[in-house]
Amino acid sequence: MFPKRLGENMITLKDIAKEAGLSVAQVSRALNDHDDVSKETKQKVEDIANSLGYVKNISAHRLVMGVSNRIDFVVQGFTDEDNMLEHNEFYAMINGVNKYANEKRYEVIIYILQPTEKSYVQFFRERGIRNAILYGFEYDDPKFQELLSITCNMVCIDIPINGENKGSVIVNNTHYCTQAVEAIINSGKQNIALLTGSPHAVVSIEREAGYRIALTKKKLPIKENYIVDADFRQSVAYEKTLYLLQQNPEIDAFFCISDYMAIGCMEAILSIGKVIPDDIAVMGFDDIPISRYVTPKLSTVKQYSFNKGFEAAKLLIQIENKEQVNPTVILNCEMQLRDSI
Amino acid sequence: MFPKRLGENMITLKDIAKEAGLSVAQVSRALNDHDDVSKETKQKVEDIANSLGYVKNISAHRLVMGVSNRIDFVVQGFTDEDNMLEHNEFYAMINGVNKYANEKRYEVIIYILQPTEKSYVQFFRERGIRNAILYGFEYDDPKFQELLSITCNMVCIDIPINGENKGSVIVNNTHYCTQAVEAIINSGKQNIALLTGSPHAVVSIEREAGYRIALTKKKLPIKENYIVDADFRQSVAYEKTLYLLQQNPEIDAFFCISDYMAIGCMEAILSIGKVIPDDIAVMGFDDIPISRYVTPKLSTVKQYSFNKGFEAAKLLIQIENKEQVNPTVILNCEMQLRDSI
DNA sequence: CTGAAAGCGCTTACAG
DNA sequence: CTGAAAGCGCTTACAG
Repeated sequence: MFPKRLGENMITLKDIAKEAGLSVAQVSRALNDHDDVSKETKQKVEDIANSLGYVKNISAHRLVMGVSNRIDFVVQGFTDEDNMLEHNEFYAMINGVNKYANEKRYEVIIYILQPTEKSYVQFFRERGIRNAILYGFEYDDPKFQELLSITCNMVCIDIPINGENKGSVIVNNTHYCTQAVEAIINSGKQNIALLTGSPHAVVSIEREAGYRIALTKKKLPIKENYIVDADFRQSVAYEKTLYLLQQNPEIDAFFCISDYMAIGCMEAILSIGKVIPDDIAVMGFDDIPISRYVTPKLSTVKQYSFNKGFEAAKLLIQIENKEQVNPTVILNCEMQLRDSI
Repeated sequence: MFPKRLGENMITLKDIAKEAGLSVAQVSRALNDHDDVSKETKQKVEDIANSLGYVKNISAHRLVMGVSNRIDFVVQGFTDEDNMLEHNEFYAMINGVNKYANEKRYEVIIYILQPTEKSYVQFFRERGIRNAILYGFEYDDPKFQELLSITCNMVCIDIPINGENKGSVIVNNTHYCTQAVEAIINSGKQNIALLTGSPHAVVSIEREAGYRIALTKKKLPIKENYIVDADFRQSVAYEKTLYLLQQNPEIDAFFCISDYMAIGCMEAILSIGKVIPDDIAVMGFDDIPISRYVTPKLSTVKQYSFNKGFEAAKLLIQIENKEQVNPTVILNCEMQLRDSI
């Protein structure tokens, strides 16, 4: 009557019960270490379970317990070989999520969503996703916006979202970029160009705002032609830097909102025989491992990805449990001053 | 009578059935797009499901279908900030696992095991793990050995294992290291030292064997004092390189079985004023992103981590389905000759 | 300390 | 095209 079974010879409580001469109920209680089971029974049941190679059917367990105990970590796929940033962030973040999940006995399911997926909502429905951490999405993607309209518990990393059962873990990008640009100015530079990422990324907007605030605070003019998109890519940053310096030879510093762009920027500067930081200073953002290996060592702003994951998991479970919490967690960064400014 | 429910107001088939004036059975069929349901019914049911925000209870679905459709990706935790190799490998591997899992409609659960975990077997039992991909373990860890004795389907990455329902995805380390060392010899070097990792790692043993084979093939003597452990660490490699060169000033090349050690080795060589590769050549293994950013650019051997993940997932599901397969998948690498030899 | 029973939410063979 | 029924494997309130 029923379809394929879970392997031919999966061991169930029934098998143990038969072997032990007990009821299924008592075996369940023994295995779950209830107080009202005799020591001898517990031992006997455990021995039989081991000898039979029993593994609990987690689906049945969850069905009856009425819990999912799942955190779905949904990543908008980044397949760009060039861009290893997320790869480094990714492990640290997963590690943070797992740390918290493990404490609470949740399990973490990973989904890497292809941008070609027709509907994220349908993706969620089909997979029974009820507790999601979102990472790597573009805030103006209509499919992402549609997703935010469903009632599923969600915590989004790096993008502020709101609504019922929604939360965000973000970094105060604007604040730390203001700090970074002020540090450049304090080092004696006046004509600071900005290499930003893409208008589809919230971080671009926030970090650019920090740049503008710093200049304003320091009473320096904001020149719109100093502000250029480089799509978060090293190669694009290289070209744009060359172009900017050709058009505006007075530029004496670059603030790049990602380290990869900063590295492309540095390569361009060195390629035309200028000295970093004496002629032109460079500052990045992210603190990718490579930034300590380039010459000169790149000054940048470090993010704590492990914490992002950990806090996202914590917030998500709080939301699931209907706890009263601040739905926006803001994490700290730290400036890393090295040799490039 | 029953404990906490899955949220107060989880929508079930029953709710939809009531709203639609249909039986639960028919709603199930409609939602699963069976042939024998009228178009109108399907549409009506789908509309109601959407308006109610229905999400399938995946545990109930799996229980009745008798499937787990889960791949448990179990990583022995690496928390060493210094060692970013695995972090890069990790994302690529997860991506590969997900690619295959997604095609087969499996989901991927991530577990990051702490070495402090008392029993891996118990960890597996408690979580109902039946289909595991193992990564990052040490083959001589007794808890790992114990784990291999249980009947759970397992595929291990980078460590050959065997037994019923077991498989491995490995790289022919010995072969590619032979190639690498031959390339060093062909570049004109004769006194080649080896920086190996740790005797607890299978890759160390395999890669060292490749070194020995290359020397033997080329009729060069094997000097045991040229072979030194550096624990896969950049800083240790730095020290050991200094020591080796002091003891054996005739050394004109280093083969390092990881890029991180190669980078430490290069730093040591440069620190004493020697020129790479003219005075001393260096070759690594892994092709981490940083290897293209150091000066001179590091020659190394590239591994394809995405493929490791993809093949591991494929093999695991084949094993689960009792297909006749070769339990050992051997993947190719590729030599990357750059400027350091 | 233990067993019989009910029920979690879903799917499908069976019988119309 | 549809409904009633059985059953997946587990857990616990209830009644001894």
